[in-house]
Amino acid sequence: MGRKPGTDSTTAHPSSSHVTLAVVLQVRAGSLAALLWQRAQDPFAGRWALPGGYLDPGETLEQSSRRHLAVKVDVRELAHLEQLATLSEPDRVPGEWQLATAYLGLVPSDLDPVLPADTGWHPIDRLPPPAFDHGAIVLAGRERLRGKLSYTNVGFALAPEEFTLSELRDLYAAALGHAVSATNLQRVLVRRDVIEPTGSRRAPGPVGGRPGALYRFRERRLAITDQFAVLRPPGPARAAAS
Amino acid sequence: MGRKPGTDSTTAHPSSSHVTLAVVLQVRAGSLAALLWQRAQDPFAGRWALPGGYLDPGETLEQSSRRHLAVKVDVRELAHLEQLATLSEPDRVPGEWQLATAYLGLVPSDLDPVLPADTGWHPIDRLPPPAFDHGAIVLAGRERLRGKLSYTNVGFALAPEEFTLSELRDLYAAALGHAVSATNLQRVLVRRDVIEPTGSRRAPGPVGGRPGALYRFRERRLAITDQFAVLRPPGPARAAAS
DNA sequence: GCAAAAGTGTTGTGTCTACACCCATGT
DNA sequence: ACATGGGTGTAGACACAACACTTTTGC
Repeated sequence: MGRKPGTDSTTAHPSSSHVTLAVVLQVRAGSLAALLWQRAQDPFAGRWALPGGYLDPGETLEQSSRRHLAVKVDVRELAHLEQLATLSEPDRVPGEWQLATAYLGLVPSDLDPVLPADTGWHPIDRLPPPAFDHGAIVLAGRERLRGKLSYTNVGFALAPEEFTLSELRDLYAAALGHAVSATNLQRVLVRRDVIEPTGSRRAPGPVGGRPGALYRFRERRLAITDQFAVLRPPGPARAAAS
Repeated sequence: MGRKPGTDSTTAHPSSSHVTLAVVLQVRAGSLAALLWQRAQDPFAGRWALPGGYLDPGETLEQSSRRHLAVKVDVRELAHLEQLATLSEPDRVPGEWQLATAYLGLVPSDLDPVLPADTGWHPIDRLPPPAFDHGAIVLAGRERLRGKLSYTNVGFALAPEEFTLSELRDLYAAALGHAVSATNLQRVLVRRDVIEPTGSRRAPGPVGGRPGALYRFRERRLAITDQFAVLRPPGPARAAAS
């Protein structure tokens, strides 16, 4: 049967249990970082695991993921949450046949949720030793984010409400893992109507330099912005938004 | 507990059960068609469902999907199978809390597997009344296919080993749902090294016309061919395949 | 005035669509 | 010869990268 919360884990194994796991990503100090907690007990004592836990009867997978996450991160701080995949290899967890549905969650860079002592952010290209197959899941989350940054507006989930273009460039650069030009990023995102200027400017800093104009994302829900590059329908079917 | 094969389905429901479902698509007679079987019993007696069934202990989700599919379609006829999503809404199946992991399977257009009497192909834009939430799952499968046709080589899974360009154009047109130009399709796929000429030509038909050159897909495993359109890394980092 | 950061103008390139034109086959 | 389909050549439209140049701030 599905594992009931509170059941002693030393009982004979049911046919399967099901957990949800979340790859929560945020750009911190110029690097893409993942939220991990350090296991105190075997298996994999001392190694780092994704936040998550058992699925409760009657809840959806997304609710389960949000519920387990609420222990680590205030749920309202998650700007986006989407399902990644469900893993089912019989040996992915020792001693138990455990299905895991992984989610990708994104936290805007201006938030800093309070975390329990055993939990922390880790730059994604210097992960500490992972528990189970969680290392691979984190990488799958990064790939998903990279892809969606290119053809959707997911950027909104990494950015604060308002930002300058250089700040946004740094977020994209950290998430994509390569240099990004603020000049070209602006033109791409404005042409696609993904971002718009707010009209105000950031207060000038102490180091000099022209203060940057502030922008915001037009939509803060996921939308596809590159309606597919290739193999478009024929004809003069290009409608322009006003 | 996970439902064991042969268990009477009238026993009390466990906390959850888990099934796999497959959206199997093939281009038939110029239309994209999905494989469905007609339910004999309630719930949803007479309505059409996706092939699939309960997950057995110790098998992976993909193995489960292939196993259930083997009843309907010879597994070797599936050119591609990938996971779509896992559904968990508590009310998606009446009287039972059932998780379902959906897969997308593709069958090349030159195959015609033998099917059980209750099973058949249905053009995807004129589906018969679906059981459960299977209508939405089929549409999700089509969306996935459309997207991947644009930036991967999935076309191989819809096409026979060898084909002319007009045949391939018809497959793409059926799957994408809009007209496709054979001229441009050829140039896109050849430039990206997705297809190559075999050297031979199709035997001339009875209606006249120049016989078409035969092509094949270079790879018959999924590969990303449009390494992302936008937000590429900077610099002269364009390597060309030989 | 000078350094630093932001923003704009402009040019070049690659990739795709559209369409005209040529080629090969059957009747 | 002519109809029917296959294939190539070429021109135009975008969208993007790169980079020079201008603007606005602090010192």
